[in-house]
Amino acid sequence: MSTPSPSAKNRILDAANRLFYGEGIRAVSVDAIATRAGLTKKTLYYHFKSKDDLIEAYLASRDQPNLALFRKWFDEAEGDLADKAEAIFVNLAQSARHPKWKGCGFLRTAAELANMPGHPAMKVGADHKKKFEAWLCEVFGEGRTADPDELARHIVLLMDGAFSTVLVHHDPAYIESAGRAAREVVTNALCTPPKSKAPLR
Amino acid sequence: MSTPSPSAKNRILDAANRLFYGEGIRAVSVDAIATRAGLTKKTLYYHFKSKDDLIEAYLASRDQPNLALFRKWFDEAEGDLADKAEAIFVNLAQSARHPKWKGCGFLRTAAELANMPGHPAMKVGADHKKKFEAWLCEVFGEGRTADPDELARHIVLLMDGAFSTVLVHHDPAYIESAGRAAREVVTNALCTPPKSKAPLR
DNA sequence: ATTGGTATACTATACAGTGAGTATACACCA
DNA sequence: TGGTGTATACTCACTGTATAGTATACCAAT
Repeated sequence: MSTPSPSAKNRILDAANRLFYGEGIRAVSVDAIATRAGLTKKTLYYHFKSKDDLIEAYLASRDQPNLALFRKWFDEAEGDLADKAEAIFVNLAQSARHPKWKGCGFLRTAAELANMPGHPAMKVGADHKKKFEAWLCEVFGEGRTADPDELARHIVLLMDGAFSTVLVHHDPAYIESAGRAAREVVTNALCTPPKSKAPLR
Repeated sequence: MSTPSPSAKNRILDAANRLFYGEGIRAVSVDAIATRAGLTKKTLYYHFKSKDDLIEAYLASRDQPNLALFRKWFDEAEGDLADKAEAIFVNLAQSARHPKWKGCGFLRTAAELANMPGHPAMKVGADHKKKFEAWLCEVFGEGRTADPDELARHIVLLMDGAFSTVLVHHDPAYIESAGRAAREVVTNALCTPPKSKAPLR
């Protein structure tokens, strides 16, 4: 075993996830995370060189699981692209009903660290969102949609809007509304090949 | 004169606006605001009973000016409802290019205080967003759109999505993309009266 | 016997909020 | 007119606690 106990670093990351996500970045002290992980602050600082480093690791640990979840929701849905896109929102609305749900950790961290644009965690967050957008782009490109890049952005915007709005109103109905909007823009993109792409303007 | 100097409470609110919006709620100390306002912390506590009280006052001071700005952008735009809706986003994208722009103060505060759902500032933020939605509802109701309530929500979602996404990527092009999506959903709502409202499902 | 991982105990600073007091100004009464 | 009481608006110096991060040392296993 390279790791003597089954844990330590993992326990720290676990505690960081729970506390940073649940309470916010600046609201949570390093002491609190160490205590929650059942070890001392010095041990934490052995594994992570600073609080900023830990914040970055916290976000990085959410990247792949989050993307995988969205893909799963999309893949398991029946129907055409519009149905599958809407399914992501329907599932998200369901998640949002869990009492511990507090929106998107990436967006909330970006909001909290908006005054530190160079913070390493900000890059992790931006990369995560770009990956999600790129994946959407890909699936819309494979289907025969009018402008996959633009469509992917519209879905991303609706998604982030859903996260933010529900954080304000605590009403998952907004996510379902976003889902219907997503269905609508995807359907438009699927149906418009007959028409020329750009409106008159 | 009831107020001996032309300021004090206003200077505090002004400093709070600059610092809370620019740096974040929990990143800014009461000392920092007092110093920025050019008075002592005790004076600040004479006018506001706590930091939480000041946070609430900060958000409340942004409510009407923000709404007025959106209305102005909408009213001054030429064209039909879709043009006017898109105009809000175009103007917002322009604002977002200012170096001091840090997204929506209401959303960022909601993200930061997500662990305190009962915080008085959260209510101020929620009310603000509801007022914006209600106003959209009204203007879409006057035009002959298919489902004004749902349409208003879609615009709100795109707007909050635009705020959040640009906070992550620092690229106002996302706001313009949101504007095109807004134009699209408004246009759909204007054109769909021929069709029955609900899709097959 | 040295390395990886952990702990106790500490430093220095920053934080929200307070105790006690001061200067000004106005209101009411003699 | 002058004196007294009271509210407003403000300051200096402070308290107790929490914060990020560290110095030093211990211990188990290679």
